[in-house]
Amino acid sequence: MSPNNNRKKVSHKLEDVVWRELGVQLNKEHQASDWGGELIPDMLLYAAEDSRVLLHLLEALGPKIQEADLHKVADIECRALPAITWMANAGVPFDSEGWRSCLDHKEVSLGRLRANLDELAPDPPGSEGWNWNSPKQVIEAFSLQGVKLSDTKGETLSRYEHPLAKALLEYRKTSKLVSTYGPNLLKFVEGGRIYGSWWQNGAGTGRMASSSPNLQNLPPEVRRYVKAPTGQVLVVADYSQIELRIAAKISREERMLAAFVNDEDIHAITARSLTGHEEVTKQERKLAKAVNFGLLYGMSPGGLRNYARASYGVEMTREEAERYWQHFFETYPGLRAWHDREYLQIKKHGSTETRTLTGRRRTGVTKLTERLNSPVQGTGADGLKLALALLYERRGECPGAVPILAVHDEVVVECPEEQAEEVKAWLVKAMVDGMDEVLNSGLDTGHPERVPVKVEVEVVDSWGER
DNA sequence: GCCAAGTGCGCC
DNA sequence: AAAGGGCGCACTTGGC
Repeated sequence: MSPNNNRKKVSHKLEDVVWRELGVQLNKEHQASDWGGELIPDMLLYAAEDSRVLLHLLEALGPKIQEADLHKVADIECRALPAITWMANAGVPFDSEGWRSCLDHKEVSLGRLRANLDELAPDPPGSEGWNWNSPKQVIEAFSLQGVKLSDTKGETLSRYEHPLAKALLEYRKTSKLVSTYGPNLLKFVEGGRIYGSWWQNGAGTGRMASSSPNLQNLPPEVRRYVKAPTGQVLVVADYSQIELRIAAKISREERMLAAFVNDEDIHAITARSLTGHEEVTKQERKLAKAVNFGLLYGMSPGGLRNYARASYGVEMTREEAERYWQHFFETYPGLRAWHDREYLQIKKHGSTETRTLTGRRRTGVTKLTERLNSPVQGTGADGLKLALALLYERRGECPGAVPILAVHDEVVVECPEEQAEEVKAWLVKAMVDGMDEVLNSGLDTGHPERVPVKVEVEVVDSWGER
């Protein structure tokens, strides 16, 4: 189970909830039994009791859900459950042979990369050779080459021109692919498909999580081998800049809202605002994108400076970083006011609770940065889950189509080739409807500004195609 | 041999 | 006033 500060305090295991709410001790005798074989009467009784108790739980929890104003999110979760089960049971089509043969090359090259490292940093006398996976030994090896490292993170190493630093970065890249996505991933393939575990409430914010294997963090090189079988295609759809849209909505930032209403490129706007240039380069836009996300969630001028250097090789002085920071919040004064309001909620009112637009609650939030992020990330999860629910509820419109992946702002559906066009429309509509309901259904209440939802979609044979 | 913490890195 | 957030996995280290 993943660390998660909502789950740490209160157990959500069925028997614990039943004990807490109903004071009844569930029989756990057959929990570890073999449910794949013959079911003896005692096991059937056990299963029946597990189901029967749910009705009593509903009676106990229903009023509490209403009282805590959690009925909207409870409804979304209940509707999303069959959709997520549907997705989990479908599995992900995977070309093991293709990836296996690519992996063979990676493994050979990994050996060369390791040998190269050993050559660049000869062993100290009496040593058995460096373990390049050990940060401690890496620091020592660099030290012998006259380079003093504070840590061995990629962003630190990338600042050095030293050949050893470059060699280690290359080694790391291949090593990560082989160790995390190599044989360890292939273990999960059954009959040409990968079946992972999906955790409907895997994150404290309300996002889902995925494990064994984690299907939400496959790199592009592996996604290439997520391939539709012959006669099938993948319909891939993602929300465009969804977190920024949600933040604009929650903060009521007028300039940002207007930009979305006019379908402008928000990152280019920030880039122009930061640089003062009318024409911005690709690199400037990329930096602006990072600035948007960083500053949105409370990054400091110092943090901005470090980030720009580490991730984009952009150098700025403390003063320049401070000016960028100031300029950003002058450009988006609504964001500054939002940050100030949330800061006051913590300091003046001692609030440690956040809510998404549907009322999803997170407790135990003490840091400002978490307080800013949780409602935004969580609202995105609300909308995506409602979209998944709609797919399930409207499955009759597109028989043969099934969602196979959901990655925070993206949904992948597998379907017969000849249905691709209908499925595209069906998927986009569910995603827009779901998110729009979350963002724009309460226009007459606290959030009068409508923010458009944009979904981009394409039909591909392989997930990795771009 | 197991376990927890720390480090690093893949994705959004 | 001081400041990005959310995950899961592999591997090392240090203690038992």
